[in-house]
Amino acid sequence: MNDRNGSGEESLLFLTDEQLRMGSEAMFFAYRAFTADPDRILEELGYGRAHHRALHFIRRSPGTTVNNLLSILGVTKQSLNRVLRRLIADGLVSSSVGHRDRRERNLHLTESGLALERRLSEAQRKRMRTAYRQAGPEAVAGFRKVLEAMMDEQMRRQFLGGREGGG
Amino acid sequence: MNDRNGSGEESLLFLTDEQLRMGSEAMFFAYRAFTADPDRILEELGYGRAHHRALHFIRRSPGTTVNNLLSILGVTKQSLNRVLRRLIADGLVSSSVGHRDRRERNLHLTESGLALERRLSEAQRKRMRTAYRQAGPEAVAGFRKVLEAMMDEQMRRQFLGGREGGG
DNA sequence: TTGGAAAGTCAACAACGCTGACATAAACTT
DNA sequence: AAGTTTATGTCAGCGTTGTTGACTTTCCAA
Repeated sequence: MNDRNGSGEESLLFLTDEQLRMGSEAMFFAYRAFTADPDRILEELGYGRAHHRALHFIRRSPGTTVNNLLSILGVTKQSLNRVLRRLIADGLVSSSVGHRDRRERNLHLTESGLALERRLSEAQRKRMRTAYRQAGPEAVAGFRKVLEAMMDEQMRRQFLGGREGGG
Repeated sequence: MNDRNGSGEESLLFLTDEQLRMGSEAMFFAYRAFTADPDRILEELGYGRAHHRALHFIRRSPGTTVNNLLSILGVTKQSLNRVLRRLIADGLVSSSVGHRDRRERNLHLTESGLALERRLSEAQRKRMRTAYRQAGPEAVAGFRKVLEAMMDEQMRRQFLGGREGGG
């Protein structure tokens, strides 16, 4: 709340309201920059950010179900369905009936889906790569540490659970 | 592109595509968490994220003009106007004719505008504070460094230009 | 066989981006 | 003084992406 110094980390002066406000603002500007490059590509094709997110998470977990995707993305099925319907119609995503449970649909990227996902994520990675290089390895470790600490427990599990090795 | 090791920072293995993908994903999840708390308050009041942004930047630069706000937020005047109109009608923002240039409007937060902005930003700061404390001062420095490196030059100037002291 | 979960669809709505067109006042230029 | 530019505001309309609610179909499991 206020900067009463004297005790441990509190005295390191990076928890003042003003410092925290700057942190928020940095998040705002950085996130805008972070989405800007893929947004340009998406616009050419008449897609939006939601399409990118779907492509990203289907690539990350091939064969994932709609329900699983819903819980990761945190949107309603109606909202996701609109996006998926279009991606399937456009031949970027394939939806196949589940093996064990035939109510489920397993989602995969098609070749052209993979190609678009690669194009989008490469645009995004290019910016990340430049930023990481500029900031250096220690800064990157700190960056990741703060981002993870910022997530809710549930999100953190989804984030860390998506792959094997950590960061 | 690929992890051909051997030269300088490249060999530190934090620039592989997979590492960069994880960075992107961390940004996605963290940003969702970052906006979640104020979003809940805004929803109660029938406002959206755009209202929060306007309140934030008017508080940051009291007396700012509409044009200045437009260039910071990076939206069209029609879009901003819709938000400002509501905030002014609701008595959260005051708009006064400029002194030097009477075409301009100087924007300020009213008392209730200040109160809401405080409530929103405090909710956001609370999460930042917790994350910062968990991650520690070095991580915070790295976090800020990467976020700044991620911005476009123009954004970085707006970010750093808004106040006196840096980070 | 029946209950309920999973998936999909339709309708309607809201927030918030966008474009284009137009109005007004003030300031600047010629 | 007349014309142009700038700052702002507003109207109309559109698209993406979120929401709720209602409903159907499919199909697993008790």
